[in-house]
Amino acid sequence: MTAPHETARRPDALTLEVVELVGEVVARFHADYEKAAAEHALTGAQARLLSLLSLEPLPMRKLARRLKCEPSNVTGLVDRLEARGLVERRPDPADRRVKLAAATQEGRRVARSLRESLRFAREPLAGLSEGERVALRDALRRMVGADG
Amino acid sequence: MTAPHETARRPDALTLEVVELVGEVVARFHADYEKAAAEHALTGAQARLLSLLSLEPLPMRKLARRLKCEPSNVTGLVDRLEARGLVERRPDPADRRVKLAAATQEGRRVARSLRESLRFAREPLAGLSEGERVALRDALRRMVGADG
DNA sequence: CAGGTTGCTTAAGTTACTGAAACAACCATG
DNA sequence: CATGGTTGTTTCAGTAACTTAAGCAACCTG
Repeated sequence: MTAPHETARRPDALTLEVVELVGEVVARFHADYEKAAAEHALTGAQARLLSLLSLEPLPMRKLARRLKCEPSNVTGLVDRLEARGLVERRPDPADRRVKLAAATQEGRRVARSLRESLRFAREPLAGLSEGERVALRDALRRMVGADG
Repeated sequence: MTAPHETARRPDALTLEVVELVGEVVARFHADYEKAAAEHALTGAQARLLSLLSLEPLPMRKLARRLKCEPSNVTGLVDRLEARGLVERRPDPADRRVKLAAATQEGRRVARSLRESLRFAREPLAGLSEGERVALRDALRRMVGADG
């Protein structure tokens, strides 16, 4: 470490390059996700929702929190997936206000297939040695841990 | 390196964690970008377009290519920014079909301010040592170089 | 100059999103 | 146990981002 808060003020060339690269990875990851979703005739938002539901049924409200959007938005998303038979609404036996959104069997099948075709983040990683992957993991850990 | 294509088939725990972390960084970066844009009363798409134009004026068609969307979409984006005085349309002296979208002075000012408030990718990087940043850079380089 | 191509816009339609208002069911508290 | 506030979901109205198809003007080429 050379000068503690220097990078926050006027970033050096190294930091700038890393920022650039992170931006590139973000763009690539995003495009890849949308493409994989589109191959399954899903939008990105629908794919994210379906992925969540493929693990466990969730109340609308909790879905909204996970997706970081308003509950009224989730209504529409679930509507569209339900119309295609990928998701269904069930009553919550414990609370009659609540509706549990759950992936149907077909929904889980699509989610699995989607997960498998989402290979961007994994494929380029295969080119890294174990040591490099460990270093990358540590750096990323500290990045996401930094301003949580 | 232990087993060459192993990770592509059934990823080990390390790879899975890195994938997870990359996803986290992507989500964080995205949210941060949208937030910074919103602070300037811009949507993400508007912010991206304005950033491009803050460097140089561009024909609508080229703008569409850069943003990876249809030209008809760019029309609307530029319309909204133009209505707010951040962008203007100029004729291209060389080709009367072409309209050059250019950031106004106010538009450049907003773009600069936006750039400065976009600190996610930089701030957490400050917590990394130079050695870590170099390792991160190298890993990212190989990731983006891998499947260009 | 006729005819195809290129650049932009308009029009129509979908999805994703938000905020406000409505409604039912839950859960106090007096 | 009634009253009233809170919570979960939906509906509605409105905006932005996007796509495709169609239209129009200017370009270019034979």
